[in-house]
Amino acid sequence: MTDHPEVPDADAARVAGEAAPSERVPLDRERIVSEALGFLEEVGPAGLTMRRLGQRLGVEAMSLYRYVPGKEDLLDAIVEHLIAGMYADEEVLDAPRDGWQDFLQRLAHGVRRVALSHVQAFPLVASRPPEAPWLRPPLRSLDWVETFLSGLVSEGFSQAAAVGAYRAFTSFLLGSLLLEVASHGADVGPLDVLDDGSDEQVALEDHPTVARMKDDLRQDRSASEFEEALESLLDRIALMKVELADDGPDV
Amino acid sequence: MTDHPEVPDADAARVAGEAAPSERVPLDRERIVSEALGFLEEVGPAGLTMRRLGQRLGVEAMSLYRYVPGKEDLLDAIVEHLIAGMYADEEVLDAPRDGWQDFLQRLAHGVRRVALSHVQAFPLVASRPPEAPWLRPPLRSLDWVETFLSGLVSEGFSQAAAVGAYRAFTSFLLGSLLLEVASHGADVGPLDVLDDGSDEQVALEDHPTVARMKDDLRQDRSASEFEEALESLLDRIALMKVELADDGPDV
DNA sequence: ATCGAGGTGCTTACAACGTAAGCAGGCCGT
DNA sequence: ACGGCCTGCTTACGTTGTAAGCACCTCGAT
Repeated sequence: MTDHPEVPDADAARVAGEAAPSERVPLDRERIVSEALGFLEEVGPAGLTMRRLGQRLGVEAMSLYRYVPGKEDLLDAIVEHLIAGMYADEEVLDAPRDGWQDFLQRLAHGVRRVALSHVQAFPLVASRPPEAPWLRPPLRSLDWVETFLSGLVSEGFSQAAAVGAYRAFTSFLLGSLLLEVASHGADVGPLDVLDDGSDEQVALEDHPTVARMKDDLRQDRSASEFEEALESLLDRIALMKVELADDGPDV
Repeated sequence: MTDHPEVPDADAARVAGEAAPSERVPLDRERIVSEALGFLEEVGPAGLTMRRLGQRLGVEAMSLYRYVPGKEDLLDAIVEHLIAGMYADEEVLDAPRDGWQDFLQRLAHGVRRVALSHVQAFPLVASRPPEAPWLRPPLRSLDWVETFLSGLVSEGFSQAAAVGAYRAFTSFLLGSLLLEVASHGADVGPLDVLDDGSDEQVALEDHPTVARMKDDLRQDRSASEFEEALESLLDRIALMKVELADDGPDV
């Protein structure tokens, strides 16, 4: 076994003075999860193994099992951590302030920021089975669903309209962001070298239209595409609000 | 080693008469891929291993490697198989016949049928890295992109409008269908017993709105939801067609 | 000071996985 | 009859997730 060059020698540290407690942090669950998220982002899903994660934390793999029941649960915890991290985003509101459109805009962009800053981890949000079947990724935590629904209700949405909006909103976000994140090279496997744009010579002889439009297809229009689709979605939700009203017309 | 109860005994078959050649099919790539797809559908993604797939085909795991370079490639092949299977769907057209709206409607429903009949495999369509970064799931084969784009162009779409429609269409399909498929219990892991609706007692005390709307949330509105969102998408695409026209107004 | 107790991390071990390498036996044209 | 392919099998290696038990460190109670 090669000697670990940076294993914290507690004795030496103690001798050198008790001023080195920063290395001594005793490995709690929160630290494991957030380190796992960072690691996942570096090495991709296939590169995240319990052994390597342990190594990264200066610890043997089995030690992690003291705080995490298993790898599956770790992945779930990562997803939860990711979505919960959105609470720290101060652009995102807890409740509508300047109308529900603004509320949803901020929420959508908050999720998008999370997705774009965790390109490797975000697909997990979609692929992990949710806590309950009616909790839809990416807004798959009870807290956010509560925020979403009560926010809309407070803006005059009927129950049916709020639920409809939740459904439309989630499927829009999931589709858009998965595709955007995928185009940014998500899932590029373990430690693969990604040969950016090199052997991109797919056979286009039998696909004249694709060949002709390839430049257009290759363009990155993610931002405006997201914006326009979101705008149109909000229009559709506004319609749902009116059509599914249970007490009266729009405000 | 336990005796395999149904391993084809060629000798016995030969003795019994040469009428048993149906068991003797010599394992080509196509058979492997389509059997893998069926197997995946039965046991879920974690249950699909090379060894078990071999067993299922009455063959040792390593024999598969004569026809498939590795497991990753197998998964890619499954995805390709899945999407290619849509060519057999006679509801789906090769080119518009009754207008582009009808064309896209049929295409969308074709993809939806594929997704719903392969609940376990469909998420792979999203998670496998596509052949080129501008090929977007679920329409991620060159053939289908060509069909899509040339179809729209033949209906008077400008290049920009066709590409925009492709983007909007794919992200709509991906989001909707992933969520629908997930709610049908996709990804339920290896051979897990899925305790349908039993311990669905998530803690709702702190989430009054969710609690109040739970019945609504639980309802399966997939079909009409899909329909309405698709309708609204087609409206949006119609707008794109006009706004991004390069030669003149709509027909 | 001593001592048990509990918590933290390490060691060892095992079954299952993907897959590299080479082997055995049937098929063929010669 | 025979030498080469083609197919599938056997064996083997390294890696994974994780069960079981051990060693040590830290404490409050005696």
